Amino acid sequence: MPGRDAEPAAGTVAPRLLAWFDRCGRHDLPWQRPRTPYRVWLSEIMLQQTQVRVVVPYFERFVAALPDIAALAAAPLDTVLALWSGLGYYARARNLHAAAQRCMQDHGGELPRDLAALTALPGIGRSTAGAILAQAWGERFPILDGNVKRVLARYHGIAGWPGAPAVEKRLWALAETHLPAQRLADYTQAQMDFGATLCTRFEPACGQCPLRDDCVALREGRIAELPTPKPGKPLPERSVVVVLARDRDGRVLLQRRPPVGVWAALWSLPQATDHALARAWFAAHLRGDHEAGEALTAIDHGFTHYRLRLHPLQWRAVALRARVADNDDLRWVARAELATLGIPAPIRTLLETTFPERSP
DNA sequence: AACACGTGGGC
DNA sequence: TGCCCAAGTGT
Repeated sequence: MPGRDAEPAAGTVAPRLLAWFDRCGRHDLPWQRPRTPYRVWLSEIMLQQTQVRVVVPYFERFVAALPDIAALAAAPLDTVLALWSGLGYYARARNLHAAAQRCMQDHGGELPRDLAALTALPGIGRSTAGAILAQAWGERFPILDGNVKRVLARYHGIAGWPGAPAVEKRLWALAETHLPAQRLADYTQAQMDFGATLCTRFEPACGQCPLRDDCVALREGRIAELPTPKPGKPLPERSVVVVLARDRDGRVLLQRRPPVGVWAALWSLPQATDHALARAWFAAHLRGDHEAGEALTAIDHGFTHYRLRLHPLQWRAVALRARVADNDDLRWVARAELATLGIPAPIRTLLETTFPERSP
């Protein structure tokens, strides 16, 4: 087994990462000043499957609007979704909101300082719980995010996609092994900074790496191959027609999405599977010439698991039929209101680029 | 175990 | 362009 006999004493990794962190780590991220449990929690949820650069403005806006657990728990879900709008994976926002309410109810308005209680909250898994315990309270728990997986896969020369359960189990064990006795908050941040800025996916800075002397991947020339990529699969393609209806004031008609599935509970355009059904929907809900819909340029949007082509069909100066006017899932929205709603990113882009100039 | 769940960026 | 993936979790 290559590299096995060359594996270093586990205890030397953390001191090297901490020394590197003191010199080169990030010490002024918004959730580090002040580093409260709530801010650590919020940042960890926002950072799931995304990057610091993207999250920072969302984080600032979110904590300004909802500065603590009580405020989050008391806020309407729509407010939370609006603050999350554009970040993606909206279940995170819904789970965050539900978890805050659970904290108010079951944990005296605080985040529980306990692994089992934390992972019992919606949206908090093992890695996020570890990150919260370590960063908020200095407790000795490992994390295993994409950064740590990449670093460990390279350092120990571990092949196999890190998302595979068997590989992941081994990586968790190694993450445990490297845990220092002190400075857990810094160590946790150090691992993430190290992976995000030095041991990067492309062109890692091995020349400046504190682990280069005993990195298996570097020694064996496998840096570019590790970690092993996820086995690829062809993505299905879907296509929908979206109804872009304006009233006489230039407001647009939005519809709330169902509570499950993609873009759950967000405000989007009414949609149909083809033009004929879109016109039929129009005829059933709106007054106006349903044949007059104007097809706009299609929009391609990629998800992790499928590709979506949106075909906007636009009408102007139409009105709702009386019997659907009170439908809670349907509302006219002026341009100025868009910022207050949770709206899928490609829909928001479409609305912002097609909204009439004269609209307030 | 495998899949659902967003979005923007890098190559 | 198309594909991979970045501070994962829930089902």
